[in-house]
Amino acid sequence: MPDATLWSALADPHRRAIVALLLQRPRPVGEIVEACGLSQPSTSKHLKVLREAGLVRVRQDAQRRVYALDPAPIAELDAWLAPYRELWNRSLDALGRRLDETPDDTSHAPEEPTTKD
Amino acid sequence: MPDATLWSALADPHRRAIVALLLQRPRPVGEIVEACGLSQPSTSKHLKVLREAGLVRVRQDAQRRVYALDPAPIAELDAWLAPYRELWNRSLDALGRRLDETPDDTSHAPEEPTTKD
DNA sequence: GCGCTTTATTCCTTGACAGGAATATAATCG
DNA sequence: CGATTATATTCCTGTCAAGGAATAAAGCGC
Repeated sequence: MPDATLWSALADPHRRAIVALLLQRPRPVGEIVEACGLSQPSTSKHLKVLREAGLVRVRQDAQRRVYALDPAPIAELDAWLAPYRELWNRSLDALGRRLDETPDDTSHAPEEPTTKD
Repeated sequence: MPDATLWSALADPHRRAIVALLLQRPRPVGEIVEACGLSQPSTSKHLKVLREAGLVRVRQDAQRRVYALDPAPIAELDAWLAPYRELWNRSLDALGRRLDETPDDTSHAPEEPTTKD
């Protein structure tokens, strides 16, 4: 189960936006400030929360600090989600069987092999 | 991308506990109260938040209200997670490749130690 | 209807968190 | 060292959410 700090870190929309930005590529703080439209102090505070949640790492590049996503907590979230995903797959399967109305059916197999556990 | 209410609903540890309880089986409010050790009003308020986030449904059974998980928002979370999971898989894969380098090459070339100052 | 049980809601207080402004720290360069 | 850039931290304030106590509402049995 993920740490509480992980959930509360991701509960904030601005922080999720930062995380989405860092998914594209690592970025220095200035870029994040500009992209999010937040003030620099506020951004730094959000980055601190993300750091303490283990979601991002910092690399120093001259005076700049380049933030990058750390994939580990994502795995934690994924592990937390796993039992619920089973429930979801079950219900999807049942719904699909009952309604049979999916025209662009995505081949709902009983086992979902997309994640290499 | 999941709705903000979904994230804030799951940000609370008590609500995650309730969700975990409901993963096992649907339960009436009284059971949740006892299992979580919260007061009845507090539990009802948490259930309301979960309801508004779409995470649970209610079924009426005499005077009791039986709450059950709704799997749909889980799918939303999973969809949100997907791009990050790719990142995570990539990093796992990179690590695996590094560890899986065919070690039968006894004269493995080390990193060039000269270019660094 | 009346009581009884179960759950929801309101009122209130408290604590946590976000944001802005100003300031401090760190690193680079001359 | 002093100036400059880039980022972090502190202080303050407003907002929002959680928890408890009391109360309301809804459904059931008589």
